[in-house]
Amino acid sequence: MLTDLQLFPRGFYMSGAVALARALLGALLVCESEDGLTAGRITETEAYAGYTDAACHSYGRTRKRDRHRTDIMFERGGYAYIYLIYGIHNCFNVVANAPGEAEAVLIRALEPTEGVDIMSRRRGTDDIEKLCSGPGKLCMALGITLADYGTDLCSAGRLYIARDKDISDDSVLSTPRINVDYSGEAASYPYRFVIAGSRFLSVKTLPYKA
DNA sequence: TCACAGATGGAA
DNA sequence: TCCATCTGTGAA
Repeated sequence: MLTDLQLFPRGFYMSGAVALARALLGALLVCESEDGLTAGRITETEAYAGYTDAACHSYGRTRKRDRHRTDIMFERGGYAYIYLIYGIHNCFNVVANAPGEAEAVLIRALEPTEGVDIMSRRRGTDDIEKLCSGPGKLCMALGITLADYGTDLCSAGRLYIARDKDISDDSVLSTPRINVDYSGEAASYPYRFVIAGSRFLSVKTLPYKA
């Protein structure tokens, strides 16, 4: 584990997904794999606000169903919800709120801080701005896979989140979420949060970079 | 049982 | 613009 790292207590993750998505900006996502330690500062998040949010994977579900991919979302906040998208890429989420709310925060981009050489090897590029500039990319860079599903991020194991940098409100920009056009009215909710002006945002964010 | 769209990324 | 390639979902 990195020295002087402070993990967030359970209570931090027990707020609603929208508040948590904002609060996670600037925090450090760390993965300690066999190849070495990789970490990055969270620059872009999206809130998925539970079973009433038409864009959320738990939409319309009122309870957990065994062996379903969203099962972990029905636990209390602070666990890792990871899913495979398009049959190819992994996406990393943090479960939010109280048990049964089924909310989560998708981590969409990181500013690489540790293990850049390892990330470059895994990603096949030396361009530091592109190592973690998307939800699938950051999972590949950090070595996060479905095997990490359900990890408790409140304890320092292989995968965890640590307090790092506080981001002031005037450095935070919110926009609609990416690629949720199918969700009707929910597609326009301002549930995406980015560190304004960061060079380390997802490609879809480029128009907001300035 | 089956068709199909999806919280993406990389190549053409 | 297209494709890789897997899973949940809803229709048949």
